[in-house]
Parts: sequence; C-alpha cells; structure tokens
Amino acid sequence: MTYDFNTIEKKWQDYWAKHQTFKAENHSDKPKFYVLDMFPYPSGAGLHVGHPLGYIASDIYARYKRHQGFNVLHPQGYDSFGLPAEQYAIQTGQHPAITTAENIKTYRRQLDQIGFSFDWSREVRTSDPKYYKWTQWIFIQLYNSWYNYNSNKAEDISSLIAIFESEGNTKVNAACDDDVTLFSAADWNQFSSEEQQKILLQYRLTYLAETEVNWCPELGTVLANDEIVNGVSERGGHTVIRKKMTQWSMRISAYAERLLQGLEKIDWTDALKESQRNWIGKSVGASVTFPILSFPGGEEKAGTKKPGYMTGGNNSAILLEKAKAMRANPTEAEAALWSQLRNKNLESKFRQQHLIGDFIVDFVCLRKRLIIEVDGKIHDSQKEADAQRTEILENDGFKVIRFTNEEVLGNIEGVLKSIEHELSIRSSIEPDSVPPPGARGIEVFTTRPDTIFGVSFMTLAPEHELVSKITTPAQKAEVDAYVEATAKRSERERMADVKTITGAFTGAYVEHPFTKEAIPVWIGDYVLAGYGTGAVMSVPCGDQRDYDFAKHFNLPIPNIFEGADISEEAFADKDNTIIANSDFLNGLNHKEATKKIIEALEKIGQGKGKINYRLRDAVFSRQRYWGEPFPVYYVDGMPQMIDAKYLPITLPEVEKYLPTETGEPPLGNATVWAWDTDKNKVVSNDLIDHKTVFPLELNTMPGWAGSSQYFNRYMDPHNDEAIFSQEAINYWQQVDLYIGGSEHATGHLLYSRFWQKFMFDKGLVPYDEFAKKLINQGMILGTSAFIYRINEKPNFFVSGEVYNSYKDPKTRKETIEYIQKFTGQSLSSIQFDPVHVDVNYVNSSNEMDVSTFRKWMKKYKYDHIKFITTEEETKRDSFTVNRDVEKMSKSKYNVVNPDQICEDYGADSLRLYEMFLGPLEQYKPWNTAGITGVHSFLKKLWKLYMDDNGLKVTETEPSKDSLKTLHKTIKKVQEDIENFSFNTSVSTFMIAVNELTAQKCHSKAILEPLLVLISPYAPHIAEELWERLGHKESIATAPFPIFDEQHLVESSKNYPISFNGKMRFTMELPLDMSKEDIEKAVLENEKTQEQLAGRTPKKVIVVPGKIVNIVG
RNA sequence: GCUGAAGUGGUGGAAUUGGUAGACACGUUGGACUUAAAAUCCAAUGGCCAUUAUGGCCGUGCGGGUUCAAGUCCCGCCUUCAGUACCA
Repeated sequence: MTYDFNTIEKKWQDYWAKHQTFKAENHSDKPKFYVLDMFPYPSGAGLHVGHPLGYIASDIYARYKRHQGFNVLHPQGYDSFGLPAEQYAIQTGQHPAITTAENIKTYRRQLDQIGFSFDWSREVRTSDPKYYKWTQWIFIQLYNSWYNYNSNKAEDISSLIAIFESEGNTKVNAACDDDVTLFSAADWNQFSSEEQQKILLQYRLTYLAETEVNWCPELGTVLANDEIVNGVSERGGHTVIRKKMTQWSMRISAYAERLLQGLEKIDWTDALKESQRNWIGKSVGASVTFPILSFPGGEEKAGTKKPGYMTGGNNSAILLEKAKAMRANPTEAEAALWSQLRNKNLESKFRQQHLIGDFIVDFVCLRKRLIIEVDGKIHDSQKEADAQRTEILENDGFKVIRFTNEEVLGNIEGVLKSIEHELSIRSSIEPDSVPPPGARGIEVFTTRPDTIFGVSFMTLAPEHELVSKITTPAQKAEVDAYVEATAKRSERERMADVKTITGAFTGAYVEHPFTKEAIPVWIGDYVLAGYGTGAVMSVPCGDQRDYDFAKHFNLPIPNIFEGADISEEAFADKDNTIIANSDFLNGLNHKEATKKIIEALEKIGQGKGKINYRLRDAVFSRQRYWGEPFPVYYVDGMPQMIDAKYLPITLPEVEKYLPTETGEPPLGNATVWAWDTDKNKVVSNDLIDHKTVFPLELNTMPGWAGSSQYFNRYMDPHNDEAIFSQEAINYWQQVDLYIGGSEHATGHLLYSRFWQKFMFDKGLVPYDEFAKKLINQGMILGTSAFIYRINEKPNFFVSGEVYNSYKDPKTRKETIEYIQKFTGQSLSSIQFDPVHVDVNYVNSSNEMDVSTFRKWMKKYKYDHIKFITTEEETKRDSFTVNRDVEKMSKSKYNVVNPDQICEDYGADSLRLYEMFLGPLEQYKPWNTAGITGVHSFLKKLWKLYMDDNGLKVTETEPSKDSLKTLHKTIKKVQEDIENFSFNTSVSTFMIAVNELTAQKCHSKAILEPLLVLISPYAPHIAEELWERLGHKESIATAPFPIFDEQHLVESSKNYPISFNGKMRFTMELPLDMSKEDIEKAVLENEKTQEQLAGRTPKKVIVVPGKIVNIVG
C-alpha cells in the first residue's frame, strides 16, 4: 500500500471537522493553555506559502500541549475590516462585505487543507456586527473614563465630575490635554453644560479634538504614526502631509509609563520590547523656563527694556491663581456682562479674568485684541494706575474699553452695542499670533539640565508659536524667509537632508536663570516642533547638533567639562565627566549636578524635573467606509454616546464608497444615518431636527480597533450579554503563547496592551498584559527569477546565462557581438532591463518554460518576442533565469501557492518543509525544490509501517538499538518543541526513521509512540497510521511518550583523541574507565606514538566521557 | 547615528553548559533498476595538496586575545538585514 496523502489528508480533515476534535471547553479538569495566532486580514490574493509559517508553528505547539494533557484553546478568526476591500468596492461597486465573505471562504479552504487544529466554533470576524458591538462598547467605556495619576489607573468619569464639583480642577492629577484652563468648583458649577462637556473631553480616554494629523490625500484618510513608513503611507507609499482636523483620539499617552514597565514582566523578544521602548521614548530630564528679554519694538540689547507687560517676575502661577479666584467671585456687574457676552451669539469669543502678560483683565477677545474692563468705585490712585496699564496694553496693540458698574447694570444693551461696534471695526488677527497667557518665557525640555551653564544660545523649531512674536523688526525678513523655506520642505526632504545646517537669528534674547546673561534666540530646523516643547537650550560643548550649529553660525562654545577636549567635537559622554565653570555645580558629576540643578530651578520657580515621552496619543478616526461605526451622535456639535444597550450600530448602506462632494467621509453618503433619541434607533437623515433626531458620526474606527481585544473575545465569542463572561476570562486568563509577525510591534501589539491595561483598570480582566509569551516568526522570502530585456530592442529577451556572460568583463565584448547576430543591428552598448518571470514557469534547474512565458506575454499584447540563449543553452534547448531572493509578492511574480504544494506533496509535507527551512524567527528564502526531502521522509515513514501486504507492525520485542533511537528522539523532540526549535525536530525525525529502517524495526512498542511524536508536525499521516494500528480514537489527545534515560545509557564512548586541540583519531573506551587508565590507554596506542613522533607529551587532558587532548 | 538580529560548504541550515565543525536535507556527480522516463535504491560530495592505501595542510566575516581546547568566551573592526531617527 502506497502513501496516498491526498486521500488520507482529506479523510482526516473531514474527521476532525465532524468530530469537533479540537473544540475547547471553558470548563475542564485539565490545566489550560491558550495558543494564539495573529488573525489574518483576508486579502483577495489568498494565502501564499509564507503566511502559514507561524500558524504551523503554533499548531505544532497546540497539538503538543494536547498530548501533554492540557485543555488547549487554539482559535482563529479574521481581521476583516480594512482598506483593500474598500478600494475594491470603490473600483467595482461591490459591497466590501461580499468581497470580504468571499475572501474568507478562500482563506478558510486554504487553512483547512493544511490541517490546522483550530477551534473554528470560536471564530470571530471584526466586521461582524455581533463582534464589533463590543468594539463599540469598549469605545464607550474609554469615553466614560479618565486617567488618574494619583491612583495610577483609569477611573469612571463620574469620579472626575465629583472632584470638579467639589474643588475644581486645580488639584486634579490627570492625563489631559496640555491647554486645560484652571477653574474652581464655583466656576465649574457655573459653566454651561456645553462648556462642561468640552472640559470633560480634555480628560476622557478617548476624546474629540482638533489635532494635527497625518493626512494622506491619495487614500483620502488620516493615518496613525505607525501606519507611516519613511514619511509615506505604509499601504501604497503615498505622500502624507500634516493637516489640522477634528478627530477622535485615544489617550494612550496616559499609559506610557505602565506600557514601559509592563515590558519587564512579559516574555517577548528583546527586539520587540526594544522597539516598543523606543516608540514610547521615555527621557528623564527637566523643563526649564528662560524669560524673554526683548520683544519687537523693544530695544534689541539685552536687559535694557522689556515690553511693558513683561515685568519679568516669576509670578505667573500666582497670577493664574488670582485670576481664577476672581473668576470664581465676580462682581455683580461682571457676572451680568459675562452672562451676556457668553450667551449672545457674538462672532468673537471672550475670555473672563484672563491673564495678558502680568495683567489680569476682566474680559478679552483675543482674536480682536479687545479688552473690556468693568470698574467699581474709582479712586484717583487707581485711575492713574489704570491709565498706565491701558497705555501699556494699547502700546502692544490691544484696545481697552472701560465701563463702570453702573453702566453695565443700568444699560447693558448699550454696553453690548458699543462692544459689538468695537468688534466690528477691529480687524481680527490670527489666533496663534496672540501670546498665550504667561508666555513670558521659553520653556525647554532637556535631558542634561546639569549643563545649563554651558548654554550659549537657544534654538526654536521654525514652527514654534513664539517665533513670530519675538522676532525683532530688523530680523523679521530673514526669519520669515527661513520659516517659509522650511515649511516648503516636505518631511521627507528634511529627513533625507540631515547634514545641511540652516537657521536664523530672531534678534530676541532670553535670560539665563542663574547667570542672568542674555542668550540669543535662534531658529533652526534641527529642532522639531513635535517633540518636547519645540525649543532647546543649546549646549554646544555637550551636544553634537548644537556644536555643529554653533560652528556653522560662529556662536560661542563655552566648555563646562573638566579636561574635555572640545576643539573638534562636542563632549557628550555624560558618565565620564566633571562639571566645571558652572558656579555651584563645579566639581560635581552628571548625576549629582542634575539633582542639584533641578533643586535650584525649582527653588526659583523656573524649572522642574520632568519626564518626557515620545509616545503620542493615537488618532482613532478614519475617513473610510469599511470600518466600525462610532456609537456617537452630535447635539450642538458636542459628541454624545449611544447607550450601550442599543449596540451594535451597524454600518449604513451607501451609494458609493468615496468621500462626498463636500469632502465628508463616505458615511456622509448614507441617507439613513441619524440617531433618534426617542426611538433609540438609526433613522433617515431627513428626520434630523436637532431635537430628538441628531446626525451620527461620519468617521469610522481604524484597523487596529477590532484587533485590540479579539484575543479575549475568543474565550467567550458568542456572548451577547457581555464582551466575555467573568467565568471565561478567569478560566483562560491570558494568552500563553502568541505567534505573529514583528511588523505589528508599534501598532497592534502596543494598542492591545493599552486596551488590556484599561480593561484591567476597569476590573474586567485578571491580567494587565494579554500575552505572556510572544514569538515573532520570520518572513519567508521568495526566490525571484529574472530574464533580461534589451532596452533598445524590447522584443528581445536574453537568458540569465547570456546576461551573466555580458556582465563578466572578460566575455563582454564577444557577448555583444553574439547578441548582435540576433538583433541584426549594431549596438555600441547594450542596456538590459531585468524582467521578473513567474517562478511557476521555471523548473528546479532554473530553466524557464519559454512557451508559457510567450503565452503570458501575449496576454499583455506582446507578440513576436524573441529569445537569445547561449550556444550551450541552444544545444540543450533550455533558457536559464537568474535567481535572487526578495520579499514574496505578487508584483515580483515569486509567489508560491500552498494549494499546489498540498496537491503535489500533501499538507504534511508542506508543514514539515516550512518547519525544516530554518529557525522560526529567521527570514529565509523559499525553494519549492527542497520539499522532495521531507516528502520522501514521509514515504519512508509510511514504509516503516506498511508494505504491499498492508500493516507490517508486529508485537515483537524492540531491539536495544531501536529503544535507544526512540528515546533519543523523544528527548530531542520534546526539548525542541519547548524551545520552539522546530527545524531541528524534523531532522531528528529523519534520523530516527533512517535508523529504524536500517534496524528493520517493526516493533509496535517503538512505532506506536513514534507516531505521537510526529503527530504535531504531520498530523494526517500520524492519524492514519494510528488508526491502522488499531486505535479508534484520534491521536490528538494520546499522551506524549515519556522519555526514559536508561535506554540511552552507554557502556563505552568513542573518544576523540586530539593533539594540541586537533582531532586525529578516535578510540573506543569504556565509560567507567578512570582518568588515569584512559590516559594510559591512549598513550599506549600506536597511533598516539605515531603522532608524537618520539616527543614526550607535556600534558594530557582527559575529560571523561568527552575528549582526550594531548599537548606536545 | 542609535537599537536589535545575523555572518558556517554550491544552497537551506546543524553543532542547547567551550570538547570530533558541516548533523539533516536540497543540489551536483557516478552507479543500480528500466526500452525510456518518473519513482526508488546505493555511493561520493568544505577547499587545497598528495595518492599505492595510509595521509597532510587550510578552513565558521576580518585582526588580536584568553584557554589544554574557541563557530561558541573577551577586545577591536568589517559586512548584511530589520526597526528607528536631527528625540534635545
């Protein structure tokens, strides 16, 4: 009986499906084990041989664990929302759900034919409303939470509201937007509901905010940072620009520290942890504020005169407190006017008790630079001060109008009229040209505060908001030109061109916090607007970039390091330095000086220790159709959550999947896309009345939304009451082994950890890390095949061999002449364009099937093509290709389809071969030809059990040798699986089968346990032979054979005898021989004497059981 | 630049705590079987030099070092791949 793999594999795949062999139960006496694969995006192209690599490895592990007696959860599903289905829909009009369902069908068929032990009863699809109901649910949970740094966890938003109501936000230590204004409890209670909602949005873990996003015009959507590679989109490689848009964001930055710390307790690869660490980018240092000395209009010389409202004190915090207090306790007139200004639909927005420089003004419209003061009783002295203040403010471009209490209370209409008039005649200015309150200094972040005495200039990013405000008239032209020039350069250009040093002097100066010296302020594009504060204190002696900048612009480079040579480059080695020329820091090392300087900065209120993270909040809105809709509608522009009990909010039907004509996301095309708060359902847009029917959110969630909790949903996938039951999560707890690609390091794997930590804070999951151990499988690369087209004569193709002889300078000349015989045209030089040939047209000897290629070219209307081969090739009638290893991809025509492999060699061969290729984590090229090795191994295995007459396994006692082979195999395979060294087990199986064949072993005592060893790798053949041995139950849960040391015990060892470390010959000696006897025996051997040639050995090293080394 | 991984035959790779480098395969060559092919089986296969067998020399990216002994440990380089990047 021959090994009929096609029949056998089909039989067992059907058997497993029918008997639900791999269905996992949520209750079991067995210990649990959760093996997870990263679920695939079902693309239209189907699987190629690279895709199943990780699945095969995890399947082997899962099957092994079942043999070990574990209750194994090994689920699979589909990450089925995504761009390709949508783009296909745009092109063809076919609904993405249909495309997706078809693709899933293909995937399922392909996965099934490889014989995975997935529990398909738990399948999830992220695009299934039953599934995304819970994605929406988590979104609502995040919305209703804030992050409390005091308790260091997410809490319900109600606890924040309670704090606001009782004490305002001054003492709240929360993850929030940078620009929250301080308010008291009284303020809070007085705020309109809309204002309260706006403030809460600044604290929620998912929030709507105008953010600068990565906009990809070609794709018509925003992208997250991890979806951009080298400044272009990961998918398609389109340009990405920065754009301001109102978007949902996830406050992942709140978890930065915990995401970093959590890496310590999980068994993930170092490479992966390291890239998450880099992505989080923690730097410890200090923030320092340098007061601004000169402003436009002021003198350029340092220290002489400051702008009027810059008194230069350090009391902004005190003033802010004061302003807050005044806001909380307005006079009657102020309160009256405020309520009018706020509620009147004025075109411009007013702020109350606002800080302008060091002055607190009653009301200000920053856009129009209009200040309104309401005066009580006026004393003379007050009058004078007011006049002075008015003058100063008006000098700086503000208009101040004053009203008395009586005017406001008595004739509020009149007062408002005159305010409106003022507003109408004043031209508005861009909001960002208004100095922010308290912006009397430039704040920088530095990791080296200890070098503060080495600061010789300050550098701002060209985009820094203060640039336009501090630049002096004399420098304005230069600065404007520079800012414009940098703005024109794309992100990519700036990245590509790091070497060129550019910058400009603003004319402004800041004051050194300790020396009180004036420090010039420059701008330069080596400072990034997006990191830290967008400004650096430049210490050229200690930072190479500052050093280069200083050299280039001839700025001073003071040395503050004892004995450091800074004539050629900066001295950046912070661990080997003593600070000098630094006043009270002299003689201290980096650590001591850092501590001391931070204390000093805190004392004078100009700085403090600070930790900065590179991790930015994640934009969560996508302008796409094929994604999860938000459970959000808008009342007066403010987002409202739909109650979780009405979920899921399913995707509406749309006419077309493109953005609307007005540039709204595709959901803007939906006609039934409004929320009725009475009926609590989605209704037609025509019914929108902004009373009970409101517009729904038009964005959808990004691809990573659905994948950030799917691993928990597998535990209880059909639960409609909860995302998962507590019983299920407490049983399965967390993923024990997760296998997937490393390309998800800073996307999926970071977001999932974030959501898991959030779920942990909410008490929903028992662990705040979802995957205990993670392994990255390496990529399988394709072996592309090339032939070469003559550039000048595009219908001619030359073979790899012709091309190679052209490339060789020795044969180049004659090759050109040779080619010319065919082209008939004299060509002085020839240019070749490499052309990818479909690897399926090429045999294992690198010969291309010319006629298939010709047919293929014909499809693209290329007729009359001609081939040029060497004389040699022509003789053997072959056309060779050249080979090169590249990423497997459709466009490179090097994709190998597993279907064909399963057809030709069987799934077991495919599984073994994928493992045999090399270590799991490694990148390795695919070469189908090699599969014959594992395939003939399986045939040999089969022959060990079967011959033409059927089963030949007998009950005979096994030989000693066979037992030894078996147990050495058990030991090795078990170790290999536990170390994820699957490639070496395959070799071990081959050795075992070769040995047992040589031993003519037919003993059941050997061959039965051998099947269990092999069954995780090649389950079909194992099941088949297992059944033929008489078993009625599947081999899947048969116990793993127990290794018995005694079968490996040897009585003698073939010792390698080496001379000066070089092995010369071997000697068989008993293992229980003493060191001395071994030495004696070896020295007496005639070959030893031969080697020594009469010399006496200086030393003889005997390691019993290992080696003998003779030093001569 | 930084971080991580890796450099071993013609190819994929083995050598788990320093102890016979190249396991196991592919490929190649020769042979058997066959009208022939496929399949199967046998043998050889790191390089060089010898050859009447025995044998000898070199060899794990390069240069040093430690050791009786180094692919493995240490120091200094080089190269490749991946990630990240003017991160203050």
